[in-house]
Amino acid sequence: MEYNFNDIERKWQKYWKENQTYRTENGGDKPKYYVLDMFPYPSGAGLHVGHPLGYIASDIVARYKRLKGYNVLHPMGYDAFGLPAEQYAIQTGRHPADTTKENIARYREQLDKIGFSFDWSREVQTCDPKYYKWTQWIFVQLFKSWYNCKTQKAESIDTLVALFESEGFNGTTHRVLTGDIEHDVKPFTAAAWKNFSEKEKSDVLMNFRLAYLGEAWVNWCPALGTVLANDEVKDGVSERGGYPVERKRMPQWSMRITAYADRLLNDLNGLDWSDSIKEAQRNWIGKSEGSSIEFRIADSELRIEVFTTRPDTIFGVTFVTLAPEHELVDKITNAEYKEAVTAYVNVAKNKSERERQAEKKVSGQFTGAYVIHPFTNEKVPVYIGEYVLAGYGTGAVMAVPAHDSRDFAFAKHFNLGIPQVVTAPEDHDFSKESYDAKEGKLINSDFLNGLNVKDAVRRAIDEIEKRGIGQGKVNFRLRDAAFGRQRYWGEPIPVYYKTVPSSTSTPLSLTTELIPEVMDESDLPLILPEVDKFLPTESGEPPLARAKNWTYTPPNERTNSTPASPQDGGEELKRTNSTHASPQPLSGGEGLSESEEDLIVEEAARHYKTANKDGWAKLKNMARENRTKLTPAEEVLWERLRNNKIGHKIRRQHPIDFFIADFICIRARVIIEVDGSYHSDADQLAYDEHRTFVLNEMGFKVIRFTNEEVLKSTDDVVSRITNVLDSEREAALSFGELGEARAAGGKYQLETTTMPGWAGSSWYFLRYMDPQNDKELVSKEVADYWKNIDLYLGGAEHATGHLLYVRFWTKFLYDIGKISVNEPAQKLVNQGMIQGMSMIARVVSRKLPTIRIIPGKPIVDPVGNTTPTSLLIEQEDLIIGENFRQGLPVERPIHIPVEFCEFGSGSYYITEEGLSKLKEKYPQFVSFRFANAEDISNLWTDLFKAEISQDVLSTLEAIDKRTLRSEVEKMSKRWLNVVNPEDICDQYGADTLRLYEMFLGPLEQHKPWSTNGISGTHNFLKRFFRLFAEVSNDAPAEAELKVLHRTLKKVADDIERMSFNTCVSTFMIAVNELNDLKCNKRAVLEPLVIALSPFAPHAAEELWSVLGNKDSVTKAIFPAIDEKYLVDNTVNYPVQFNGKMRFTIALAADMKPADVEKEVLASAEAQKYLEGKAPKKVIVVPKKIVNVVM
RNA sequence: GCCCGGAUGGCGGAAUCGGUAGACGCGCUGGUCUCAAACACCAGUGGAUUAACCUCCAUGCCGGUUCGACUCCGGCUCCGGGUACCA
Repeated sequence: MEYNFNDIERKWQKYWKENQTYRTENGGDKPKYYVLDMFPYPSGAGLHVGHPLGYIASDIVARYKRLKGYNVLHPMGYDAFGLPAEQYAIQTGRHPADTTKENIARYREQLDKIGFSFDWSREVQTCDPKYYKWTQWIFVQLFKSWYNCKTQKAESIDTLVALFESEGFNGTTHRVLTGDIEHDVKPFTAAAWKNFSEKEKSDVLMNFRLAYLGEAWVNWCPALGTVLANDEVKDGVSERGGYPVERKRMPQWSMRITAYADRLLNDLNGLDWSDSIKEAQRNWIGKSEGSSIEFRIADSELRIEVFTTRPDTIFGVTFVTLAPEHELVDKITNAEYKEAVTAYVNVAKNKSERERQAEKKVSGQFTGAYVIHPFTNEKVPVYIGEYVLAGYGTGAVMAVPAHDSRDFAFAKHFNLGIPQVVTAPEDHDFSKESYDAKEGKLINSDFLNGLNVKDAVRRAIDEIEKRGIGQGKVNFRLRDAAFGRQRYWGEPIPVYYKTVPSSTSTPLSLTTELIPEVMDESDLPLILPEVDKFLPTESGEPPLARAKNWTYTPPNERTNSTPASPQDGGEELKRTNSTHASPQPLSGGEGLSESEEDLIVEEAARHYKTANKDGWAKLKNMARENRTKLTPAEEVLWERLRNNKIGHKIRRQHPIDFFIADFICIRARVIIEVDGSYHSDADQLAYDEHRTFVLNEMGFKVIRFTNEEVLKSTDDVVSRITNVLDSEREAALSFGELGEARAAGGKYQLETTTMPGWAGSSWYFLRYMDPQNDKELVSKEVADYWKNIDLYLGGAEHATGHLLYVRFWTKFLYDIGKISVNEPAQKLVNQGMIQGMSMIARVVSRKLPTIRIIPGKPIVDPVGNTTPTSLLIEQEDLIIGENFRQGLPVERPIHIPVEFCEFGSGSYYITEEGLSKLKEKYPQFVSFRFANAEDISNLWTDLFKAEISQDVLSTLEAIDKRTLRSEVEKMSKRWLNVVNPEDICDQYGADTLRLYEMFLGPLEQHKPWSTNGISGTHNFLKRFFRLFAEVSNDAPAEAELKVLHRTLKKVADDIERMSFNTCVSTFMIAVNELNDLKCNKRAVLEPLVIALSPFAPHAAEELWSVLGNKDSVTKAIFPAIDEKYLVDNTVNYPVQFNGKMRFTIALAADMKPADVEKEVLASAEAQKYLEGKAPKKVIVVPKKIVNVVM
């Protein structure tokens, strides 16, 4: 049998789609199994070969579990908000909604080609208002909640208010968690609380809310008017544009994840996650117990509070170091040091946190100030140093150089004392390094002398508390999560700022004060507004500040004349000539209006030139004629659907684009086709497929029934149609309609920052359970059925980000009773990253004497100014080749897109032709060319200030300029090293891709992508098909059954332990062996097809039907394994002498160890190695090995 | 810097609990088929030594535990990921 993968794959993908093979119901008798892939972000680069690795693995598990009788939930969707789309929007002016929609369509197309068993009816997109309504809803709940440390759970803020009203707040009974730099809320009485102004109450409660407006350190770039990620800062300037960046404290919406620190830490123990991930989370949470200690500043009332995990070493303190941003720096610095301190602060301020931590060079600056040691009363100098981070602990450390390596380096550098206070091993040299271990006895430490470290810590805290200079404290490295972004493309934060008359008149707010409030739940979602540019405003406010009428009136303050919504009224910005995330609904009236017709024609014309006004008129006439001659089936159906009988307006024989739909509900955008028998014809099938594709593109859903179905089970057909229409009615709501549905607008300013990328992905696993629910984020009943994820698959790069946030939100939703699980995923597996091979050219840039203008695409600078149609080239970039080893001036490595590079005779290179193609696609490379003799001679002259000799020149010229260096890196658009899986599908088929990606190696391991060896998996499929040439119904031989059952056993075991590469090997071995046995028995092949179906579903479906099965192989049952074929009655014992394998000997499996020893020693082979001597000892491990010790 | 991983033939990898290191696939070599090529099929393939058998060496490096170590322990080297606003 020949293996025509193209035909087979197309055929079965279509079959699955039409039969909704992978649709999953909530509930039923089967046990549930929820297998989820981490949310993909639909990047513009499309899916690369790394993405499917995890999806294939999870798909195999999903399919396998189905065969094992589980009800499997295996959904997919998109984490669609994010920076890249916004960046692209800034550069091109295209709306992120449009590009995101395109990217999603592209992803879907790519995903469909690989044959995944996702239930697409459950797809979610985080940028869809119907989805982010609930993200915002969760935010509102977080805002309205506080964390009660006594009950260890989130409670309504009302219970806290009640507490304040009855007993006030004494400052210590509740641990106040503020995150970032901790500060305490001052105690107040119940009476005082009642007298607080509204603003004061709001401020106090802000210290307790789980979503709160606080302050946080950020990388602020004034020129770009935005906050940058550490990633986007290089050497103190923005990566994009090279503008200065500084650390700045800014008001920020934050999430009090620190409240959950203990639970996030403790609950890790019950999870079936890899130890490394759990360890990473533990380290990230970074719970450390220690003490706060106050140091009084000499000749001042000011105090520095430090946090230390080693209060026992207090007598070893020789200096105190503050973070350069510390608020006291200005106040305590002596006039003498002002200049130096300011200079140092400015340098440190311009570095990102990561750069500062990675800095190996010790740096710091004395402030001229001293603190008084609380126990010895000695003066201790105060320094600032960039190794102290403002965001951790209190932003100040007491330095004990003898027992902390960073303090030690600092003390060495500044020549400060290093007194030892803990005993160390004798050979420890305190002039070379500190002794950091928490072992030893305290010395030189007054009342702590003689105690071991552990006891000394306790004793020191006691003493510190007794003297009132500090207290025992638990510190977490975990910081509260910044939740506001100065960006456009994210969920709007549903907060408005209520204005109230000022209670105290301060110079800044003379008449009014702002109180942040959350919107009423009934007004959600707050739709992302249209803006004219996706950039900050001129005054540096986030992009949403550009939205017209970005205001809100809460329900209780509304009057009838209040405008309905921010998107309402004459000021509304309407997006034209672009497609919305959800399609615009057409009006439901009889016949189409002129403008609706225009819309359809216009939409169709974008795809197909055949659609025009004339064609439309003809089509309408044809359709009208058709209505008079309906087929019997159509007639029957029409009687059931007409006149709004099923609650939806249906038309029959209605023209859409250049097709005529049998039945259509325009409002829900659903087309119902009733197919005659000729629809099984191949040409007709192809036409139908094309037609469905076009209609899908236009936003219509197409459902099909055969004449037979309609006539025989009309009730069933009608109810299926009704179901589809009911669910699509919701989906057809557009941006605008949702905006109207929410009565709002007017009185108060809305928040202008948006939520971060992780917001939508922190709860999506719940939405998949109940994706259409418009009453709540998930119904309790459904959530209780699916509980949590049984297998969660994703990259290890999410170890501390996403996985902590999703655990946090899950715990919160559990606390407020929305769900009954405490953790999102019971089992987690991290797939390794498929890395890309980056191509790097060595380039020397030279300024051109005159500016060259090259026609090309417009360029946009980082602040959004466009230079139209041409590129101004001020410099030339000469590619000098990897082998040109002379150090050259201003040489830099440049990434070249991998698709233009070639491999040959041991190295990667780019040809002239490749380079010119590259320039066409990527205008940033227009200034690149290969260096020639003249260039080399010029470079030489520049570098050595001497003429190049003819000999050297010809040597250098002979070197291949085209050679590139390769480097293994994360596959990413940024490194231009992305490989597309579709190319593989076209060449070898999806099943080969699936097998190959699994065959590459263990799932968890990182590996660079290479197609070497893909032919092996492809050949395997071909060989497998060949076994089915003539299938016989004869009873199989024992040997054949042995092959079968061993294969089944190994494959089942290996799937369970997620070892898919060995599964593929096992199948290969099976095929090789069956080939040798010339086996063509159905009884062997049929079970094998089932076992292979999770891996190569298209091929398996095809062979399954070839074997005469009518239903899909996905409905089969995984074959039972017969143990009797797994046992061997002889064992081939390897015999070792002194641990070295010498020979093997075949013995009965049930032979006793003593007999095995006897047999082995008696063997002729053994005599040779024994050389007549008696062995010292013989170790026999039954059924494993024999080791003779001489 | 800190945290988490990884390293086995020419290449991807196997060895699941400390028990025959190199399964399976690629590549390469030789052969069969063919006018020839492709496909397919058969055989070989870690290194050194050897005519062959034998023997020795080999799982990044150094050391340890053990009858026996790719696997466990201690110390390094190099590579990858994360490092809080990339997702």
